[in-house]
Amino acid sequence: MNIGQAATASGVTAKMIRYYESIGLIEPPIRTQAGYRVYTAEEIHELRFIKRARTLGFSIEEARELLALWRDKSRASADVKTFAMKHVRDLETKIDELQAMSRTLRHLAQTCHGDDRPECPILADLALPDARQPPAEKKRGKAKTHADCTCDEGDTFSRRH
Amino acid sequence: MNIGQAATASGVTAKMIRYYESIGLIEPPIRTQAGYRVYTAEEIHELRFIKRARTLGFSIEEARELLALWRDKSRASADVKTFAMKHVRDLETKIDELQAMSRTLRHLAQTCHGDDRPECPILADLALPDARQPPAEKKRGKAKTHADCTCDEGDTFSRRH
DNA sequence: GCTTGACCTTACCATTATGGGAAGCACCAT
DNA sequence: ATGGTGCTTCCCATAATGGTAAGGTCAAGC
Repeated sequence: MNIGQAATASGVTAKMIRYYESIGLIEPPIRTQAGYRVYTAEEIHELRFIKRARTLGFSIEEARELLALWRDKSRASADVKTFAMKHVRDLETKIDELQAMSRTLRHLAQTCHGDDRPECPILADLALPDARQPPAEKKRGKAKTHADCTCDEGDTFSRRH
Repeated sequence: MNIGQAATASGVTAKMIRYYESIGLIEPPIRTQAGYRVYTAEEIHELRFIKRARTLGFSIEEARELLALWRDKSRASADVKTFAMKHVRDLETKIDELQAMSRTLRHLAQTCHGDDRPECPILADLALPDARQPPAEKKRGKAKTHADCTCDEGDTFSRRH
């Protein structure tokens, strides 16, 4: 079983198999005299495990931990479950974020005529002076230190509400 | 308005502002004699536009197109709407993927006792021989070309369904 | 034996968007 | 003059993957 066949058998590309080896996710397999990597059924199984974990959205580092749990025959299933549920929460956080984006855009698009006139609430929203999104507070005093500034600054910046 | 202030005013870090300039997303601002970048209110506005687009999940390249539409006073709102809805579909595709992952993991976790015993359906699933996920078809014949292969290959590979 | 094509090897580069740091100059207040 | 903060550029790193190039290998056909 050399790498190309390991790839089709596991669903992990040859490129990625070598990569996983390079980062120590999998052990270096034995080699033929010519230097070809040779994989055992066991190793293919491991690759498939990794593939499945990736498909479920686990990062490579998370896959590494899952592999460790898998190999540890004395693990407690509670540990696996905790780990999995943590990931579920991560996924759902991400889902919520994406849904918020989608919802906002959908609303905006709904109010957009979508004809050949230029007026567009979508662009209008994007161009809002400040949609009070991020609570990005910085520790800075008056912030008025620039010297030979040539810019025209009206009250533009006090407008950030 | 030099870069630090432009950053706080727009919500885009100074690092990113320079980056956006380097990739031509924004025009290079004028400079003081000393080489300091100086931003106009207009440019801050533009940065805020970009920031908002990014917050809504548009990629930088998409933000570039939105900026172009914004600047083009003769755009048709239909174009903007189409663009936005395309993005909404992208978002929802992503959401669906994440939800599929979440659902699967949740189901698995549900059947996991989560005690101190090692038996765990989550790991068992990950270790499944082949969960017939990807339709990864490759154009290859018998695929049995290796020479001095030392691996034990039972029927392991014919097992992939 | 020699050629050919498919396969393997390593090494390097690119991607996306962002952060971090170093070295050095600029500005401003004391 | 000195110090602190901010600016400059340049380089590196991240996560996971794909691509390419240059070269060795293997099996098969002539």
